[in-house]
Amino acid sequence: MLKFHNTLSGQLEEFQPLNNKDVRLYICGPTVWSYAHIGNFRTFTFGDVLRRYLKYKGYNLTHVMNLTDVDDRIINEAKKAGKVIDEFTAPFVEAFWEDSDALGNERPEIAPRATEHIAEMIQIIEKLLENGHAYESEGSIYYRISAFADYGKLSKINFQGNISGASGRVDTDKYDKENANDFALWKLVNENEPTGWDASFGRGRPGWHIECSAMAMKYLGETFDIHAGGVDLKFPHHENEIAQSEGATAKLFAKIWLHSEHLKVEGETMSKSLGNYYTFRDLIEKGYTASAIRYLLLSVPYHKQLNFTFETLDGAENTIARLRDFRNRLSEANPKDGINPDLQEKAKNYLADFESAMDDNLNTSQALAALHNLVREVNTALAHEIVCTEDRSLILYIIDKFDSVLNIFGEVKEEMLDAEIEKLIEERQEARHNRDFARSDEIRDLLAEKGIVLEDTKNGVRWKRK
RNA sequence: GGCGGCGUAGCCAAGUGGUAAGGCAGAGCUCUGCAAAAGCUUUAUUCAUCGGUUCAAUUCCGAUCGCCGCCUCCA
Repeated sequence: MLKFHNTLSGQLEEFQPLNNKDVRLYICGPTVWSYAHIGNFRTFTFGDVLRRYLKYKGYNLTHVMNLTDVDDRIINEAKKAGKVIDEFTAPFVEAFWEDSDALGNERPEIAPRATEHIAEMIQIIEKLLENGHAYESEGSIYYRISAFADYGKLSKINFQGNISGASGRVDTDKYDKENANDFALWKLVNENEPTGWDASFGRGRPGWHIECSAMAMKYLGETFDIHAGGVDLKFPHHENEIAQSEGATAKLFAKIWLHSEHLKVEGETMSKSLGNYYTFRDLIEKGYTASAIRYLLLSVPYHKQLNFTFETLDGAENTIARLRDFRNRLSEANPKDGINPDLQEKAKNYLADFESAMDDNLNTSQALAALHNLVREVNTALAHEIVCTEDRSLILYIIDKFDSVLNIFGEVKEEMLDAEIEKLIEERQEARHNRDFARSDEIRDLLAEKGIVLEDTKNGVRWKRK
């Protein structure tokens, strides 16, 4: 039974979709002003595992992830670069999908862009103006939080107690707002500024939060099942989305809110000034593989902070290699016909362990432990030659089940060796047969230089690429 | 100032009121011509510190120390 920790209720809740087997999911996507970093990808990879596990559980999924392609930063950076915003964001949009694909994240069903949904945003703002949840001030439109009694229900922030203490960082009088906590729905833009849209309430550009309300409700309806994102979005972004959406519709916006915790690097906050800020591309350039990065991102449950260290990433590379090697060896094994009921039962139990771990608010740490336990069990069985054909089929099937969610094994590739290398391997077998170990080792070293690693087993020689 | 989280072996970490998952690294052994791979064994009498509750606490409560996050840029 699948359970989620719902930020809205603060409780672990049994998951029950609004419409029997259909699940509608919204995840806040990237702001495409730069290359996404590994912290961003922790959240998106969590989102991917969430979507994959929902499918695993048999739900029909509609997953929406927006791309924020207009905000102050994008406008400023585009201006500096002498480009219109679409030109400026295009390469980052492309890079985002490249990186996301490389990390093994499935693409959402719908990936709407903010700039293509301005009309929907304007409609919501009009509604909010009509029903008194919004007001105009100096040409901009603000949300009136005093008109929304539930404001703060997600983040549970007590606005009485804390604003004064944090006042140094809270900009209260930059705009003429009724209340310091009121936020912009629509920002006035002068005629001479390139990035702006006309609305019944004046030319401007959208505030940050309205895009998610508009796109989520357009594609998922006024009320939908799950809304997820990084913890830092809980306040103000998600709180404001709720205020806008529920203020406009008077209906529950999202039933369940999930927040992924931040990633730290070597125990510290990732920041450019500390020099520990890494994009996905940075790590690939350093020679790390996408699967190891994904493994590391999944090694800690999403709702706990993850300490990203290079020592652990090196370890993840070894782990991934061992897992893949395991699957290959199992596939290549030459088992006896038949069935080993004991092994079958154990394998099924590990699958059950995996599922109950994932059911428990997506505990990927425990899910991975179930996978490793299965691998150890089967390795032992393989060594004792008690794996039969039917067991192998079952185990490979279970591995596929695990991997339909984790996606760390990668494609099964039928690799070919070129004739020259085949010949060398044959020659080495010949030399070994003749106990010419000097020649045999020489060939092994030669192949190692070419990136081919040999393993002599009872059933002959196997090779793999390093 | 308000609020939340965390501190478990060399490293990354799960977890629970009844006596510590898993991964990586290390060590020994088995297998091997030697390797590699794999397997087996081994690595926390102990879960930041100090008190309290309890038959029993790493798990609950309190205090202390340290770290991280949010309080309108932020995955």
